[in-house]
Amino acid sequence: MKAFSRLSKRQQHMMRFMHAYTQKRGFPPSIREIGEECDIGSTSVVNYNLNKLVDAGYIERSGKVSRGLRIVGAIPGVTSAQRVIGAVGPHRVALVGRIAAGEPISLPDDIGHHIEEDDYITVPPNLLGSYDASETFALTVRGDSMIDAMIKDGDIVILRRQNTAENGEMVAAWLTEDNETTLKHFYREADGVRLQPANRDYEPIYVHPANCEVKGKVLSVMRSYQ
Amino acid sequence: MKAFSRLSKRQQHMMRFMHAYTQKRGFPPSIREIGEECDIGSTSVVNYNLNKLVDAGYIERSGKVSRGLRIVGAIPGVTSAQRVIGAVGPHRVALVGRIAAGEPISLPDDIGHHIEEDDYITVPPNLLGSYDASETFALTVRGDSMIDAMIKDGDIVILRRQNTAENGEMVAAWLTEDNETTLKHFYREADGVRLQPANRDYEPIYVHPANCEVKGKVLSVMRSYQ
DNA sequence: TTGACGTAAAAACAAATGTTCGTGTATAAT
DNA sequence: ATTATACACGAACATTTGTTTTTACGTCAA
Repeated sequence: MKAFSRLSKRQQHMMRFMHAYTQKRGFPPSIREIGEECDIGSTSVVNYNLNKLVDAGYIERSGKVSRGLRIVGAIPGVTSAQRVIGAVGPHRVALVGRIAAGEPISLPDDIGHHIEEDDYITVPPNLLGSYDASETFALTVRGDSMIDAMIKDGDIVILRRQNTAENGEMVAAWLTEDNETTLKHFYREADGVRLQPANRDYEPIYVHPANCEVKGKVLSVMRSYQ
Repeated sequence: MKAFSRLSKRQQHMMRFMHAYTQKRGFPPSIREIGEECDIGSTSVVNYNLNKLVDAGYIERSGKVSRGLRIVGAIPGVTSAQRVIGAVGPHRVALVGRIAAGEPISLPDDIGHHIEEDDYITVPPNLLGSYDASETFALTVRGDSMIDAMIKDGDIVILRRQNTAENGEMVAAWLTEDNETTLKHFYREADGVRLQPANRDYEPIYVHPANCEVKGKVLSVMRSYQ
């Protein structure tokens, strides 16, 4: 992919116009519309530069069909480029609640039902891994009980719903006996379950399997300093 | 908005096809393409039903232009209910390079320039605060000097481009003399600038203001455990 | 029946639109 | 100077494509 700034001024103009037009009208502009906007007198010049943009990897064209182009490259300073229609939008994940010491999270009931629109948070795909947004949920961390896991008050953790975990995975675990939910690395051992803090300065917690209920696997964390 | 089930079978077919086509190709189908797919022999019939769909509030048409239609109504069982066009897409932020939080390594000083397509990352709006995506950039953290600031190796930090900073803010600072960039807490002191790592294992760096160029302020952090 | 109405079909038309070809103009490399 | 390359222009051409017109077939009600 050629850098956007390496494109000619005219080609940059075309890119911005094509994006804005598609955004506004719902379908791409025609060659002549592009030429009119970008002060290009000849359709062949527009066609020439469109092919240049194809070579540069910024658009794709469908030959011989009107308005047969789609934007696949990013335009700096402009929202999402690739395929405006049907674009992979921001994934919405259910923000089911807050996780805090002494307040176990009740996941199965809440998810997919009594969720309000505001209870969704936008999550970039790279934070969801290979999972679909529908099988994940988000929690807002309250308190510093998770500070040993590099997660602090106010952080949002993205998890995948699951009741089991592989050794070494970071999970949200509900300690039924202590009535407390925590984020730890999960290890199933001969004598029970070991919950290992990420920070080696902290000691692991050993619990009986019956006292440890896995709620989900941690996929990612988001934190805003504002 | 007329109920989707109240539309004729043919109109429902048209709606599904128009959506799928637009999704796949990046632009709407022509009247004849719709007719071919929906087994309609005459373009006038397609045109007739398209106008019906306009009346029903499911699509909008732009007269006299090829492929001049856009879907505005929801199709049951299919994605994208809300007005696809004009939807707020994921914000794309330039991922300009890697930054050493421990031993600073050189960072290509091409922030805002020479950005490649692959060097963009999708960032949810809430991590950008009140700033626009165009005035921010992202860095991948290398090293553990910020581990006490809850930032660890591999994290992606989102920064706002700015040349000054308030005391205590976390900034990306360019040490001009060493041609290196580092991620530290910023403190302006009587005898110069102190760049304070959060990790107690690391010593603060004292530099002359002329040798310290602030590149940006840290807005947020993303971390994926996968 | 008769008429109104919604739907469907085919053909013809006019405009929009992508493509191609020949030519011109810089700039840089050889 | 010559060649190569990138970029630009205008005109003609061939389809694509939206629109319109005319005709026809149902259903339903008066």
